[in-house]
Amino acid sequence: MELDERKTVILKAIIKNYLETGEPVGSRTISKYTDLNLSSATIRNEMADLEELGFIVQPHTSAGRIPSDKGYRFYVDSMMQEHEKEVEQLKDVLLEREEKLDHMLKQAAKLMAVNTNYATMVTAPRNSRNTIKFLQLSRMDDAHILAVIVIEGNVIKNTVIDVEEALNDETMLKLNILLNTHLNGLSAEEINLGLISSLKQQAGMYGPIIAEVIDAVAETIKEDEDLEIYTSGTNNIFKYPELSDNQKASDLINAFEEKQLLTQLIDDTNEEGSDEIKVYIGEESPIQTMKDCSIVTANYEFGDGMRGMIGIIGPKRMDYDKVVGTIKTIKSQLDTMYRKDEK
Amino acid sequence: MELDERKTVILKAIIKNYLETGEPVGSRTISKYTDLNLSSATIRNEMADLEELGFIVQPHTSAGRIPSDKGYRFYVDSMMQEHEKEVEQLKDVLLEREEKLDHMLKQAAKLMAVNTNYATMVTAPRNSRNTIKFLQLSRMDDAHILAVIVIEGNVIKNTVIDVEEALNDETMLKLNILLNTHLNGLSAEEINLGLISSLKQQAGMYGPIIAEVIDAVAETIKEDEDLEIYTSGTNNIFKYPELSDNQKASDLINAFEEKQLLTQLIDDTNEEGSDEIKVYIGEESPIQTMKDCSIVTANYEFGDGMRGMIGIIGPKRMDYDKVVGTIKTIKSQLDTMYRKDEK
DNA sequence: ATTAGCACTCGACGATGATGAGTGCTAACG
DNA sequence: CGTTAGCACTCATCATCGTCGAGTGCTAAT
Repeated sequence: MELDERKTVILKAIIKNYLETGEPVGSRTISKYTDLNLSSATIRNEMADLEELGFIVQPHTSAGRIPSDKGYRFYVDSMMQEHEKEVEQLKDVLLEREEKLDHMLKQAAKLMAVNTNYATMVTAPRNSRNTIKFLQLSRMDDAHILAVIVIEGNVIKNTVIDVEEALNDETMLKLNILLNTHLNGLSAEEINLGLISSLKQQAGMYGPIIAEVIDAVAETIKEDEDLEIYTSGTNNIFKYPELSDNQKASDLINAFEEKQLLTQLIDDTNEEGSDEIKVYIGEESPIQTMKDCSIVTANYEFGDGMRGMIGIIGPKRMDYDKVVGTIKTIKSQLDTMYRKDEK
Repeated sequence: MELDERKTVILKAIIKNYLETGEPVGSRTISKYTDLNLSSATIRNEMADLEELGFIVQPHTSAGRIPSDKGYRFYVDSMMQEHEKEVEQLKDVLLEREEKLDHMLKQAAKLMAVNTNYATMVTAPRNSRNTIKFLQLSRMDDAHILAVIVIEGNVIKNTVIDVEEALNDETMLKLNILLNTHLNGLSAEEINLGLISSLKQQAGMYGPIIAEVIDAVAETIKEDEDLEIYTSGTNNIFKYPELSDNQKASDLINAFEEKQLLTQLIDDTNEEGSDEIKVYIGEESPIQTMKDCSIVTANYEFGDGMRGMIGIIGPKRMDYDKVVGTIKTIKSQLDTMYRKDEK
């Protein structure tokens, strides 16, 4: 059996209607809803076919039909090519505030949540090029030294180092030169044991300080391992009855709190490295607890090789059209942010 | 009518039983539950008295009784003096990891959540003494200067400042000296417009840089306004049926996500500045959406005049005993943390 | 190929009644 | 006089049952 023109129209009508109501949709509804001028009986025949083809299912005999995962997939695929919708009003909101990165990302998450009424997430960009850009020790007071480490992409890290006795200016200068000449421009892999012990040796009695600095460097570089994830609109899931029974809601809320669980999503999104928007429907989701949801994700590129992810999570009957539009807008905002920031 | 000895025993028995089961408790249960050897009929008479006194209420005729807010309050008050319970096993867990502050606080929140099965929150310490301890400008590359600001309590802030053209070492040194001699040890209030314009004047053509630094200083000092709040165990609320109907759950989850809402709690806790543990029962809560909950909070002091708050939020029938114990332990851990950190 | 018609299915809903936990009151008891 | 047994009464809960209606599949007519 083929999926001919008419079946396609009917299938889309079924899905669209279901997205709006959340109720199984019957043949009579479609008969009136479309301008095909077909009686409910004809629709019923077609629906039987569509069910056989696996695009729709009946929750129970003598209920209407609801889309299967395959049905949603079909809908999304055909929608994605159809139009390049725009959600203009979002454009400027993000740019208004020239705040620090984390504020901005938090804002982005909230913006998406408000706009779509689904749960959203934004990860901080993680830097793929982890080279040291700048290193500096300063004397804070007699007992403490402040170490500032800047790595590519302007991720900055501070560490306070305790010292036994005050260091004079000359020593500080010496240490600074030592560190910068040897470590500048290096990546995590390039800082090996040989280099470290060589540095310590050259620092003489100040070896322990060097060691602490290098520890801090290591920590800074690996910081993206427990990377920041901002979420928003978590409680939107209560708006969709199919997700808000206690067990499911609890699992979902938990997934959003234990942000580690969301990292699976990130890996999956990053993996293919593509610039496309991804849609996971139901069982396609890499996160087991979200098999009743659909997830839409995209990567953004923050310049300097730093990439992050944005995502929206909602019920399977989400408004794919709007969600994809929103994601696209936010993505392009974040993509261009870096350049604009540099002015 | 008086609250005599026997009534007290019965009241406590009712509350204790209700805390365990979550069900209204009847006279027969109490008759067997206590070792008073009274028949259910007698208990009924006493219960009628207790209801008249306002300690317990009937959800509907011919259901058992449940504690009123006043009843909980009585129970908590009498319990608080009774014993100084200890939760030893928590002691060391926190100290194991010598991580950065935010990790530690996150950990503390999680620890409390796991230990009590309620929702928990921990705020980062906010510094009451906001004086500048250390200031430094460094040249990162030709187009960027890195400003590092340290304020009392070792809160550190970095800002990258764009410059039109490279500054030479001598200029950098001059600016550093200028900033440090004039700003060191000052608080936000003391940095007034006169001082700022005087500084700008002295900096000559580098006035704009000074301006940016001062902006960053301001931002650092006021940073405690949108202060970090760590939460954990949010989804524990699903474990308590009385909180997990959709409307209430949604409101609560929302309160935990929009962390601003929790700040009311902080203000309230800080206000009296006392070192006590506070218990808010039902309507006593400063947060309207939590009027079906109880909240237990305490302040901790992180040295250098920095104080933060920890809190546990659960159903009114929470295990006050355990919660207060847990809070006490975590509080004392955090209180002593600073000193131990200094070694 | 389409449609009208019809018998059939099945969940949702409301009414109904039984069950049982729990109460308040009264009268008897030690 | 405090305590208790007993009893009538209340009320939430739960299962049962019939009704209703949306929706289906099939068949026969167009």
